[in-house]
Amino acid sequence: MPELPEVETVRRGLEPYVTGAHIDKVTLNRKDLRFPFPEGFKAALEGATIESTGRRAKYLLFRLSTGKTWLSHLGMTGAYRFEDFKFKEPSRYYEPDEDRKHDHLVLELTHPEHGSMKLIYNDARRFGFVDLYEHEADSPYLEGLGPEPLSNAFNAAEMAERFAGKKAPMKAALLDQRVVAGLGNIYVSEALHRAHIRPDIEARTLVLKSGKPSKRLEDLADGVRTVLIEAIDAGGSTLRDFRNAEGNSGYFQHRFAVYDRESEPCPTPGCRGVIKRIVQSGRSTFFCPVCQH
DNA sequence: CCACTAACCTGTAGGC
DNA sequence: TGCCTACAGGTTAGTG
Repeated sequence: MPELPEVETVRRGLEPYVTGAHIDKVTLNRKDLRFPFPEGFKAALEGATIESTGRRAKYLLFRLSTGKTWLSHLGMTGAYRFEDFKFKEPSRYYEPDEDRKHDHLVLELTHPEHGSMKLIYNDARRFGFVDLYEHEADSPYLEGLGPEPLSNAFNAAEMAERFAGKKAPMKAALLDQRVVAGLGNIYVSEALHRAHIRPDIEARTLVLKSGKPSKRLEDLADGVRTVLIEAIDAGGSTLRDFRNAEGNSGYFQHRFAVYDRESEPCPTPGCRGVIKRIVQSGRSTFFCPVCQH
């Protein structure tokens, strides 16, 4: 499910209901997700209040009144949902899932305005995980991440530095979280199509000799930014069963230009190409062999 | 340091 | 209906 736009959609869905909520009780339905729950996780959360939410790359962050930070990664299939929660507007009332066997973490919350509710983490494949820190800066997962693609720290010149000398294909370079933080398999294909760049050329070929960015790298930075912004505006993409915490699905998948569109005509105006699927480092890449070069 | 593969785990879609 | 295979949004450990 979750690349940067989906994680941001989840954060925005949780934010109004968990900010200011007191954590009354935490239940762990197993001892591990991808990794064991950290030592003292339950005890650290119980009795604390969630003061704010955040996101870095694909990591969700919950800052607690105790000063500690709870980090959550959704892996491939992780999802949060609310239960026992009465929305003020009845149309947004969420019917709980019937399949609870992958409910791994349950937080019982009391919110000053919204009352009591449960926040439940469900994750079929258990590639997700949580962690806990005295200070956010202690997180090994956040260390070494590249710039947030929607911040000023991300631009073509900055990418040029990180692409310099890289023989890896563009696809792999953009998936590398140390280069840009938050892109995944879908949005890499989409961003490269927007910039008309083939996914299988070496990353270093877009850097000029002086180390300065080329026009094509400027286009790529634009492609990354615009696709992420549009996807967030659409509430993320829904493949399989992704829902945000309010039970709504995203709509961006209807706007994929190339992802999962093998054999369909290329949507670039005037282009007569047909979308092709190739496999790079074990994962599908979709692109147009005519307008991407 | 770089580049690539296998592995983690479960569910689902498609072929027969 | 059932059985089998391929594949799925991510990251890490291991190899060369």
